[in-house]
Amino acid sequence: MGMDTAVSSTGARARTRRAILDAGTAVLAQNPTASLADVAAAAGVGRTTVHRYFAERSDLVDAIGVDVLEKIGAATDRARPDDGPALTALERVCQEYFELGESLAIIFDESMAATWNWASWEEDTEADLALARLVDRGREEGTLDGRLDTDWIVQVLWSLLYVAWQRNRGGDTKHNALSLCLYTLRKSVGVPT
Amino acid sequence: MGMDTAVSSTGARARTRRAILDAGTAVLAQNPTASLADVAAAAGVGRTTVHRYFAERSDLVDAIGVDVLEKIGAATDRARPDDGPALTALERVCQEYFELGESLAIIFDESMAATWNWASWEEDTEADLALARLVDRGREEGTLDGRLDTDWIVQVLWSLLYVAWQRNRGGDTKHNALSLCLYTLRKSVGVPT
DNA sequence: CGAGAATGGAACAGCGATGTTCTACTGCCG
DNA sequence: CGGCAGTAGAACATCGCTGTTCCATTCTCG
Repeated sequence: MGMDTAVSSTGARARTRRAILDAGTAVLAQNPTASLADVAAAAGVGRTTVHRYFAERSDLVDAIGVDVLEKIGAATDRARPDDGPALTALERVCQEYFELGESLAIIFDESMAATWNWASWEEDTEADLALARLVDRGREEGTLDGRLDTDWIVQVLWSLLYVAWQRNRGGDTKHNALSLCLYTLRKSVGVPT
Repeated sequence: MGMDTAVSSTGARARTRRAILDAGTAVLAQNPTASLADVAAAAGVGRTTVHRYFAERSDLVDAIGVDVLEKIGAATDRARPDDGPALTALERVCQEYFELGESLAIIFDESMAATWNWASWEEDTEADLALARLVDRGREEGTLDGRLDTDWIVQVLWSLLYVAWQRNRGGDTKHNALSLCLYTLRKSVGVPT
């Protein structure tokens, strides 16, 4: 007993956990009030199995939150926010975030954030800090518009990502949506010519 | 019997209806899953009174949707989308929409839109058409960026409004938030210099 | 094959929201 | 005053989701 703190013996537990986590992300991204039965069905497991991995609904929601945060962290690292011109680095960040797909929609959902009690949310993530650092650098470098404050630029980045993702959902090409997103991002937060 | 199709005799009914509608907009904008008891409390009426005006929850939600759509229509008219340079007109639209306040948040909520069955949503509103017309005109005039298609520009407008409204909620001045919004809007959808 | 892990499904109790009904209370107008 | 519109509140039945327990089945690995 008590062996289930980390990875389990067979690895089957790990796979099931991932399936529930991914299904939960996808389902709750589209409808934050979806029932656990819906999540279970999407994950291809029984409803009791979900409760076996996440005792309460909030446990699942929290786990999804942690999972998404990890994905964002990894994506931020991949984008190497401290390399090269700030605007270029910001575009790399944008591209990496765009690839997160459904996980994006979770972040924008306020009714989800409302049920997030957990500590890791209030305080800034390492990724948040890295992003803020990047934008600050760009404003000092002169490659980002100094008339826009850091928070605003970050929020515009996220909102453009959201719109682009919506467009992708709407049937447009990922490439097309991302192109529009990057182009608009450059124009909006870049230095006015 | 059957006299309640339009405005009631005393006008007290109309006032109560408005109170519920406004409270519903405010409450559901912040938490789409709020109970009708919450709405009733916010409106300062009894829970049964809410049911007297809107038999089912969906009836209230639909009514709020219609109400918001009317507000958007009126705001669009006030902005005179067909007058003057397109970019300037678009800024006027942005200002008018910004004034809608909490009603804005309702529109962006997907879990709310998910429960919207009603016909008026799928088909474009007169305001939608006017806005599309305005953007089209701007792209032909050359005052809006022709590399961005009409839908994208409209969605960017809405998303900037959303970000600005969030900022306003976060304690910033309305004037400040709106300024950033308009400035960014000009840069993103205006012609590249 | 055989033991233990992992799962699915049925069944159940509890809870909160919904929607309905009925009874009083208040205010307004003739 | 007396009647009527509008309302609050209590009480109730119902429903869907939640979380739990139990048992049968399947899977997997030694």
